[in-house]
Amino acid sequence: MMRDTCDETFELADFLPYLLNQAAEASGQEFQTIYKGRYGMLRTEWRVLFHLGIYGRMTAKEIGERAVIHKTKVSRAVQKLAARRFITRERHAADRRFEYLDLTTAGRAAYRDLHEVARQYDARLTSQFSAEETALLRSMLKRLAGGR
Amino acid sequence: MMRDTCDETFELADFLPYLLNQAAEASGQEFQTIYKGRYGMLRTEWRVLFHLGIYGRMTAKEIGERAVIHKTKVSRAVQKLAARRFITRERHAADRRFEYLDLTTAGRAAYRDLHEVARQYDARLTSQFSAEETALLRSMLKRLAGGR
DNA sequence: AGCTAACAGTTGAATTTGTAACTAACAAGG
DNA sequence: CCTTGTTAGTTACAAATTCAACTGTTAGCT
Repeated sequence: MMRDTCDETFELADFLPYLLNQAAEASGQEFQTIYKGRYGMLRTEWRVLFHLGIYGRMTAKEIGERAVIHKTKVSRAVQKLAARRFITRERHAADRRFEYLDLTTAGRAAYRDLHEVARQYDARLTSQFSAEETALLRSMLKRLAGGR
Repeated sequence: MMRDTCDETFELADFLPYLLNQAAEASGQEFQTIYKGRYGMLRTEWRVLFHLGIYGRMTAKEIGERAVIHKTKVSRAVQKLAARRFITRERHAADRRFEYLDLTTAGRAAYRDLHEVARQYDARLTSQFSAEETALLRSMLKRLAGGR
């Protein structure tokens, strides 16, 4: 029968999923109040906006796959963004199941605004670390996120 | 007028709050299916269970402060855990506003089980990194989480 | 063509969460 | 004692999320 001979120090505050969650919530808080207050957006809406802003025209399915968001969440975010005239929806002529999404001028303006906010916010968050530490952090997080 | 002279490389996939969120969700997924499937628990419920298991008897308010969980979420988690006979609730005699929570035998058993699962899961997650990398990751996450 | 399966996206009902107002208990000043 | 204010915890209602079933469309097989 094995006993806790090792790792007796394991605590909740060291459990990686818990820590990641706390860090994610704390770091997202301030940015959330900005996109929520300025454009009345929810998190998923912001993500869809950024995907279209950065990667350009694509379908809802592609966004869902890239960002790992369930299709119903994407669908509802798209509806709200379209209602606010931030994105256009265009059926693919050859295969009418697909619907291509793209930013309108207003959507692009909102994207640029929030993109700049995000850039500055990210810079501020990482300013407490060295460049090497930050780079390592990002690479580790990417591995944790993409590791399926 | 400033242009994007610097940091043209800023992408969504590098935005720290986004990355943290993706890593948190991905890393929490597997553990979630375990506590959900095995005990029908929600995230807040296992957190409350762990807090009591690790730190011992305390009030709902203390748990909320330590874990940064809103009191209504704690309240509902406590109700469910009490309904499943995982915790006891005892009014403080001197000040009846306070209610002290503690694990029952069944609650302690569930805690020990999930604690062991978490320990192994954490070990598996971090096994892809060196000990130094892992230590640095944890310390950075703590700073991001606690940095208000 | 006609049938079946797969796919993109939507919708509705049940859960879960967030916000605000609430109850019950105590403290402190008059 | 009796306000007034504060605190621990709960509840009600609205908003958001999840899950499953749904529509409309295409592909592939016969």
